[in-house]
Amino acid sequence: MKTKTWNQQIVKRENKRIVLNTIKKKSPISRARIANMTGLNKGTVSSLVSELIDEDLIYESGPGESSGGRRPVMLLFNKTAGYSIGINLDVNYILGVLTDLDGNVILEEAITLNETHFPVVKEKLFKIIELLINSAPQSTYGIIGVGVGVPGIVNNRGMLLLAPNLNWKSVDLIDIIEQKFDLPVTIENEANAGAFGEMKFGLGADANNIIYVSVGIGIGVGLILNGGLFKGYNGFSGELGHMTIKDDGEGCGCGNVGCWELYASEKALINNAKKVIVNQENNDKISLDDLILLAKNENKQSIKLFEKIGDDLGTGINNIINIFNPEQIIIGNRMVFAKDWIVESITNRIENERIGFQHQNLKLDFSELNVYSPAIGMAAFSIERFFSEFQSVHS
Amino acid sequence: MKTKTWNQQIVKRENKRIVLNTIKKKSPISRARIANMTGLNKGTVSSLVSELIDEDLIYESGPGESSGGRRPVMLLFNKTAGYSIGINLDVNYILGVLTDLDGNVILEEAITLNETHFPVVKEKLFKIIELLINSAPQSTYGIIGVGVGVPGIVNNRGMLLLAPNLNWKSVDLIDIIEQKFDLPVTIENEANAGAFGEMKFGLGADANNIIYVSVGIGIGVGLILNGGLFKGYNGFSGELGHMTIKDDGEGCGCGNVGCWELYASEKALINNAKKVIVNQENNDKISLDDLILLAKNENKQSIKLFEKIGDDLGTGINNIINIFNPEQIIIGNRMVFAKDWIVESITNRIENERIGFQHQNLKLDFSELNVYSPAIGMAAFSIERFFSEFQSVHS
DNA sequence: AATACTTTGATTATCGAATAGACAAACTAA
DNA sequence: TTAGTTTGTCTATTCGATAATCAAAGTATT
Repeated sequence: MKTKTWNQQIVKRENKRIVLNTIKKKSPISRARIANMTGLNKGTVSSLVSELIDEDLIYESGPGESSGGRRPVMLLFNKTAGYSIGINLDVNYILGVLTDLDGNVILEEAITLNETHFPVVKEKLFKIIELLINSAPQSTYGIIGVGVGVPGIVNNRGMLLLAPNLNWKSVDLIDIIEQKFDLPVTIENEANAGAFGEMKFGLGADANNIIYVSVGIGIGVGLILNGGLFKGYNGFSGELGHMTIKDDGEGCGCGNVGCWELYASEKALINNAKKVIVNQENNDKISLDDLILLAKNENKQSIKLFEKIGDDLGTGINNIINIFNPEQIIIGNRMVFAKDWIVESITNRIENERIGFQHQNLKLDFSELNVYSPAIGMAAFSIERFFSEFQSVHS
Repeated sequence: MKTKTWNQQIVKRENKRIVLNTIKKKSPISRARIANMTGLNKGTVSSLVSELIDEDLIYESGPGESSGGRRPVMLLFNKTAGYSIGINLDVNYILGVLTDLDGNVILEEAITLNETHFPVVKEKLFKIIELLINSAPQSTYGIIGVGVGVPGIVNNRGMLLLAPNLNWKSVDLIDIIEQKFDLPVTIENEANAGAFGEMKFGLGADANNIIYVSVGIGIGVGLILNGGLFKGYNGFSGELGHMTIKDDGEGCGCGNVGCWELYASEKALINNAKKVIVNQENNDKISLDDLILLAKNENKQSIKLFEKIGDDLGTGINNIINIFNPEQIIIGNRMVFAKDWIVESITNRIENERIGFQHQNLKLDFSELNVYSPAIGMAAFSIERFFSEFQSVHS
């Protein structure tokens, strides 16, 4: 049992968080306005603000416009009080970003991967982290954490259990990175990272129920439910790529049949393409980029291939709508580049569905953070942790 | 914005809730033990307990066993301080229960429905509610609320938007019942009600992530995520009956194709049966009960029909596992009666799936509350509301 | 320029709730 | 008998939010 009990310290911590969040969102803002918006007493706000200033998390920026009385002192969030490192470890490349506490990318570094052998990848990963650490500006709190998004199954304790496309199994990345750099480390599934990134610093900023669909080689899904990442009992939720949508379909490596990602992923697109397109020089080296180039030149075959993918994506998205009744669906990862040729067949498929009044206010978007969303999301996890642990420490 | 701020009253209210819940779960229990278990100060517990006694929510039951010192005064939850009414309004019948504050069924009433014309059903519903109200024992707080579970789509504000099998549309049941009885009314989808009932007073008592699959004429699903009912943006979540599992399958009334409930519901079973079983007198009046009777007599055809349903149920359950990574899946509603003939084909289908380490600790259960789970769940909603609103009122 | 009114932010007195610790009552064990 | 333990109440203290007051710094009106 041992339920968390409540006391005045918690009240203070939570009110302080409210004040800080208000400043983050509505900056620049005065003490008086914070009191008005939150309902907190002016005195309470004053005292909490003065603590936040002492902690260097906010600062006064000088007087603002008067609204018929004494001019207010405007407060700003000090987004450079620390920096966060977020990394997207993908199959073909590693992308690392350094962000401020507001999720702005200060610096980015990328390395391509030619092989996925663990020791090799590890060295490249270390190199990127080191580079980012060394390039970070001086700040009060320094590097507050490192987050790495991985294309695989991660359990609740951050252990990477299986990454089929990297050919890795049971890797304790947290321990390995913490040993080397002595910083708080977060490991998450790439789709969860993307979802979190979109919620915190992307298109999902004002929605509470967001389904982020990462369409790359495979399909992974990150679930933001009631304003938080939903990870399931062991951390394995969101494997919608292995949702059966064709129960008499072909077998999948996962043991199921007719999995969604067999029909609607980048891999599916390329497989389809190989069967159809013959007037290509290296038929077996055809890529998503090639097909996009063809589509841009109005190649009918290519456009048709994309429309088929869009249609199959629509089938799964329909399921998502019926399952979650989300406020927003965000499609991310590399398939976003093909938006122009898939968006119509997706919406056509969705509009067939009549059960719900859902569509009246469903937002369907394509990621704008783009391939950055997982890296930014991983940086966001550390930022989140920094602020929630911070409050507990500073009395 | 207007975030809820924190203050001492909230601290007290929450600590009081902790004390009450501890007594509910661990009763009989002494003040000292509550302080030990929760971490609250002895004095705090004493004062909160004395308020709870004044409010008649708990009572002292006399001295308990000494453990080497002064004998403790044991405290008990006063489950008869009020009563709750929960009703399952189904297509063929209405089932109403009267429960105490601990979810125990004190009384039940059922009426069969021959037609679903709204005025007729309304009168029968009123009659059941009236009967239950009048039969309730005298108590401090009386009837604390009425909840009605309905086979249809209910929005966030409790409006029944669509009930295809009743042929109803846009019915404001809350208003209608509140007008008549002047009691707090809750309306919920039947699957959500069942899920809630199982969590509060059924098999799901100690799990936090439960997927309740109601297999009746159609299939509805109630989602308990992170310890609470997940309803989606508008309240329409859990329509997994209309999840496509066969994208080249037949059309469904919902506008989609190949919906799960076309293959794995009671309706599907009966449709299949009609095609196969011919040595029956009234072939077009065959029912689930008939088929169960046949299966009990080891009728091969019937058993095979159930195994097929189990297999198709397994396909959808596999999807559920991949989507949610739940701690527990509970199958409810009438198909539970066929457990013996479907359980094996379900588990066979599930075990094919190898992606997850999920199954290591997934509990797959058949409801024991049975057809009572939605009614009990509806009663549970009122109980929940009673306790959370109560605290705010009593200073 | 003088006056009245407003807005801002700090300060002070008060209140409410949790906590630590003291205490008496009621028990067990030796 | 005596010593130690457990229980539950009571008191003094602490902490944080609030209401109310106030001075400073502005605007609007005449």
